[in-house]
Amino acid sequence: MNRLAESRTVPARRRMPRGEREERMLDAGERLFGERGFRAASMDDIAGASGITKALLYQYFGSKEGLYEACVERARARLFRQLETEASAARPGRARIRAVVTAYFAYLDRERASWWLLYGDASMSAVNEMRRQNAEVVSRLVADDLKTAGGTASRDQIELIGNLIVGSGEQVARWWLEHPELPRRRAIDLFTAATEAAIAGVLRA
Amino acid sequence: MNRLAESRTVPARRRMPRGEREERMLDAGERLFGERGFRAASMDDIAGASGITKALLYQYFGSKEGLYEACVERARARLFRQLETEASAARPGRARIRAVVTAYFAYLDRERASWWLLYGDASMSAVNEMRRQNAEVVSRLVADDLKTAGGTASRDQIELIGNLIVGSGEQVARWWLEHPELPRRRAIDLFTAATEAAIAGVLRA
Amino acid sequence: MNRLAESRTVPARRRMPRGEREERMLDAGERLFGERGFRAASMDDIAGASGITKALLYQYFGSKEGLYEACVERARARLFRQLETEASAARPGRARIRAVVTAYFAYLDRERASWWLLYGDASMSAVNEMRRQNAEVVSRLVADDLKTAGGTASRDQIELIGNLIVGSGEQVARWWLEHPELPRRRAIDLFTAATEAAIAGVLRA
Amino acid sequence: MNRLAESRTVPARRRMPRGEREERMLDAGERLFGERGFRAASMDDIAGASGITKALLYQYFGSKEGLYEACVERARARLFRQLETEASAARPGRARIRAVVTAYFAYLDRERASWWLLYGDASMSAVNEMRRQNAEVVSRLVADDLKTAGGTASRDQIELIGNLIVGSGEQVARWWLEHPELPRRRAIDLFTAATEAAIAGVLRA
DNA sequence: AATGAATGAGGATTCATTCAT
DNA sequence: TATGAATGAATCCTCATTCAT
Repeated sequence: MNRLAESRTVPARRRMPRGEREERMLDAGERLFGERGFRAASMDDIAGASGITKALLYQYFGSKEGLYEACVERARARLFRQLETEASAARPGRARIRAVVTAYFAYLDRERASWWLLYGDASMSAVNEMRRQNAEVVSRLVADDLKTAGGTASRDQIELIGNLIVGSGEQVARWWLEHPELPRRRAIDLFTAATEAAIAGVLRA
Repeated sequence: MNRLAESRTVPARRRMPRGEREERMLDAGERLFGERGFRAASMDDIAGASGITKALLYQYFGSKEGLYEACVERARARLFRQLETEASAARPGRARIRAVVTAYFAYLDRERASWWLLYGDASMSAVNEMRRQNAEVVSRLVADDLKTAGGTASRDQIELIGNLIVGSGEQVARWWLEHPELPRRRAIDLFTAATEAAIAGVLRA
Repeated sequence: MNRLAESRTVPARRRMPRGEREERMLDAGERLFGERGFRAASMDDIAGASGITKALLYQYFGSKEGLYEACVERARARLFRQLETEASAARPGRARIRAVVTAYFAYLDRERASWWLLYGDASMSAVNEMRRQNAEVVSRLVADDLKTAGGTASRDQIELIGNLIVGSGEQVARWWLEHPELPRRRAIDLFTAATEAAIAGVLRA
Repeated sequence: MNRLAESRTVPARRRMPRGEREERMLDAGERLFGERGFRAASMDDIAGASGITKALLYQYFGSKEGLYEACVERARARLFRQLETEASAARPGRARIRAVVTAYFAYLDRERASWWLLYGDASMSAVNEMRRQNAEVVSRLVADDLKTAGGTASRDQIELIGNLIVGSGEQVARWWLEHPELPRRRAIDLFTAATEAAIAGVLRA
């Protein structure tokens, strides 16, 4: 209604192609959910911020949770698209790990808000679901790499590695985002070393 | 609607030593927060479940968040008391890591509900605060161990290790709790190997 | 959520003679209003079920109430057309009463849904209006019959009889529809006897 | 008798014995539901009219429907208490029928608003439920009377009579309330005659 | 210390209805 | 004529929190 007239970039009334409107709503959702968390961000605010009415938000996303999930999914996809691009561009093994880690930290630096959207509200089942998906993607990357290198591993080993990397990445990110004094370069080096070693350690076990 | 649903362990009215009352409230809080998450558990429900009135809940804990934090803190302390006991009983190095990991998985097995309390509602700052504390404790353990072994490491290395272990432990727990087919023994072996290797990897970097 | 749930009898797009379109809308309205009642049936649902757009519904009927009234009127006319046909085919007096009652119960049996449409939402003024109309029609029938028989009666007597029959018919229908174990034949006998006696009773008073 | 907004007899804040508060809420509910119907009367309005907050309304009655049902039930009980009092005071047979009918019309005259509450919103299942209850009560009265007189009747006959009387009473009331020119006395005579005859008619069938 | 009555504020969701095309 | 995007305005309900007793 009132608070945070905010960006509302354009009066933008009436007739906007569906796709574009949707992007606007997701932008607003991502911003507000990221800034305030799920429960503190009201549909009213999000509607206001995207310059439309609440009713339209419901017409598009069905419910607050629906909108939240759509926001999370879009942000997650954005991140992983980048990670996978880097992964496939790099040579297997150490170089690839480093490339992915580098891309991850770059993302953290660039899109703090989105990252908080992703990991801010763990109470939402959407977030745990996302963690699982992320772990799967990472597991697949690791498995591919291993295959290329001619090695083998059990399903358990691969899955544990995927989850381990996702979990450590989450918490290390949380820590690093609050310790900007540590140069990104150094953080990448350390995390890469840890990840590489952990993978090797698990494969040996 | 929910008029005193729940189990209300005991009729329990009037004149109960302060400590015991408090425990009751925390028990109920831990159970309901763990089962439903912060926002879905209402003070009404918790009051009902502990057999006392809401007003008293407020007298003891000041606010819903206060109660939540007290619940988290008690559960966290319980976990870390165990971890530290195991840590100090074991010999430094590999054996100690294994001992702590073992204790952690035992806790997971034993107190699933409490674990969800701890990690269910990441939106609460209390949870991130707890993650930080956990990382500190783990960092300290690692540092002690390193000192005993005569090694050295930068503050960054140590802190990153702490956070990495805490984060991977969280997500691996999430994964393992949903894959009961993996024997605990095996999970411990893998996670220990990963942790040990990761530490070594970081220290080399 | 409910994206065009319902059966949507036909895809039916564009260019359909006005009359037919209108029938479709009324069919959908009658079904949904009958099933869910006025307030629970949304224009969205009705539009979806008739395979056309809400906007068109408004173009034809002006408002939700307008649509509702049109539905009620069509169903009411259908019922009374039948009753009047039977009435005029039968000989005056007892035989005619029996004929009308028989037709009424047959209708109940055949079109339960429509009956609920008619009497489901008494809060709508349309329903009370319909009750009044029905009472008038019945009063007229009674008056005609009386004239044929050479009797006389005051306006009050006639009107009271009309309303009495309509009211008892409504509630007896409600009761009978939930007691299918009572043979229709028997219900007709009893209701005919009651009606006949009541008329006579009033005329004597 | 009642209307003219805001009786709100007392600012009445804080601490009122439960029973009394409840009566006030029911008074307001009865008035507003009666005047505007179920859907048009908002909980906000009812709360305002009874000088309390919506939340308290919910604490007492659980939902809008809950409140409505409580209102209907109280009004219904009031009416039938009177009818039964009259019934048991009168001698069986014709005199008793007349006594009950007289009491009914007196009630109509006295409490128009309540009567509309009772029969205004037939879409509410509470109203059909009430109709059924009323029919049961009337059936019982008729059965008692018959027993006293030494007669017999089938269950179907008795139930049909009960429903018939209730239904005709409802619609005749609707009609009479809009035709104040008909003296109550005369209305009572006619309706009594009709009822008496209808009962006899059914019993003969 | 303990209670139960009472509140204020806000939030999600739904709907009838209307334009721009 | 027919559509689908868009709206504004209610409405129900929940909840944390506080007083009077």
